[in-house]
Amino acid sequence: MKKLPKISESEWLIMRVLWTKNPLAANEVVEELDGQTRWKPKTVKTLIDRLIKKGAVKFRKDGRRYMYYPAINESECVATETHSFIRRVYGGTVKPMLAAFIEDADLSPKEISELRKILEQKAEE
Amino acid sequence: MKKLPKISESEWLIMRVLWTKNPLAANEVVEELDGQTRWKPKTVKTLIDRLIKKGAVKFRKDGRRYMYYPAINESECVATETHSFIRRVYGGTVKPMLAAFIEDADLSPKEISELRKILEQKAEE
DNA sequence: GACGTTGGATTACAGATGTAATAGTTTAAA
DNA sequence: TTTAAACTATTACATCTGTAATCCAACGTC
Repeated sequence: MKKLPKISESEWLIMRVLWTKNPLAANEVVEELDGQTRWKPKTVKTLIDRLIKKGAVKFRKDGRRYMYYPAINESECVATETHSFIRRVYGGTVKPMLAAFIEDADLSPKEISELRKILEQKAEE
Repeated sequence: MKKLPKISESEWLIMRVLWTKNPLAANEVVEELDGQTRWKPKTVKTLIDRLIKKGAVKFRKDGRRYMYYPAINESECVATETHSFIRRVYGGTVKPMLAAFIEDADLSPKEISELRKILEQKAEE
């Protein structure tokens, strides 16, 4: 399993766009972000460039423009980030946090039963 | 409700020490961190100083040395950081997040059954 | 009283981040 | 064909972060 680059807060927005839909040209990424941020197109381009340098995004040419797509796996990134977050903020003691979230989150019945299934699975291990 | 300063990854370690036990002298913070990091005492001091500048930590004099203690509330910080994390990494969709947390957390059988109970409760509402 | 020790204050310094602007190059339009 | 539009490449620049080191003053020690 290869090492994942560290994605900054702003860069996460770009990655989530590209994970959802790709490949995209730079200006399409800008459009997808419309409403979410007030970044100028140049800012978005800078962020994409940095992600390329980090190896998180790749591109191929389509005529005069570049089409960008993710080079790293979403679930792996999410898992890594989640792990680091838990350690940092909760110091590893997760249960009280989970309890609070379950209480707090606005879960649909379907989601609840899915989560129960996950816990049952865990219980059997 | 006042605005919380942004706490960096390294600074979180300091805050968690001070939330657990305070007030502490700088060298006591260093001792508490023993094993968790390989920071030199000067590094710890720098981090404490920055937290003071950010308004996250205060101190009072005790003879020649300073005793440090948190100036911001732990639960508020944790809640803020958690929300920002969820937005950033999961884009606000809570269920996959909870699933990942459950996967990631090293839950004891007892904790698992407690969480299941909470979910059952939820399911009945 | 000189001297090392302990603790705070100041300074260091490179790399990451947020947030672009400017310069240069194709391309499409007039 | 000159020109404007659309892209990419390069450069900017203040902060924040990680990780300390050096300088200075008070204290306790010989």
